Amino acid sequence: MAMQNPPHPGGIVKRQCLEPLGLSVTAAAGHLGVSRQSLSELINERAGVSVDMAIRLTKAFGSSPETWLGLQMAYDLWQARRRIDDIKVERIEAA
Amino acid sequence: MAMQNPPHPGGIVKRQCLEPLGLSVTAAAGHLGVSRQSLSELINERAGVSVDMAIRLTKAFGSSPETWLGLQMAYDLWQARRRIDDIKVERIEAA
DNA sequence: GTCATTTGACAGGCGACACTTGACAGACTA
DNA sequence: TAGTCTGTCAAGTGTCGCCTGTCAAATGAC
Repeated sequence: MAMQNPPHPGGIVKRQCLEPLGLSVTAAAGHLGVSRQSLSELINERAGVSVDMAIRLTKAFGSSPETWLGLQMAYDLWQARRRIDDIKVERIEAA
Repeated sequence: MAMQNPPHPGGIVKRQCLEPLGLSVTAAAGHLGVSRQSLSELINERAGVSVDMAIRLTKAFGSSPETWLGLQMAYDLWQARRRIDDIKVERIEAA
């Protein structure tokens, strides 16, 4: 059962992490040890969750790096399905 | 139960896909629609599995993009754990 | 109304990485 | 010997995460 339309992890960070704690982007970025721009881009879905960022998010807000990266993977894969038919590869069967 | 030492996906492609079918790197690369160098780098663990490559591998050898990317994620995360203590982030608790 | 904070956005630049074509040397084989 | 396969190097492209600096707009406090 694949998700219908996986959300971008940035929105989750915003709604599930920053807003409940009343954290500003500036404050959270400082806490995470990244630039304000970097976190802003993630939150506004203009950047993805990197391995580094996944670790920072886990240390600050909990969950696990696997979960954060899994969200990103699901999102990326969903986007890729738009152009999946452009990739022409035939199945290789055992001779 | 995390894996002790996740293998690089490249080795899996080599041992589980190419060798059982007697496929050369050159032949497999042509089939996957990528350059010989590109597949060679993956197999020799000098490149990772991209979203694009995961789709190609799935179309050619089966499994799923999630599985291929999951292998890559596990590997990347394992590598990152070496420097995980260099990332200084404190837990943010609810006020 | 004014000032400080916050925010999204843009420019310029850096390093990493996946991928390409072209080329070369070593190894293996018909 | 000739052809194939392979790993690898060079050089170039495009994408992307991240940085600093800057700017204008919005928000809130005084």
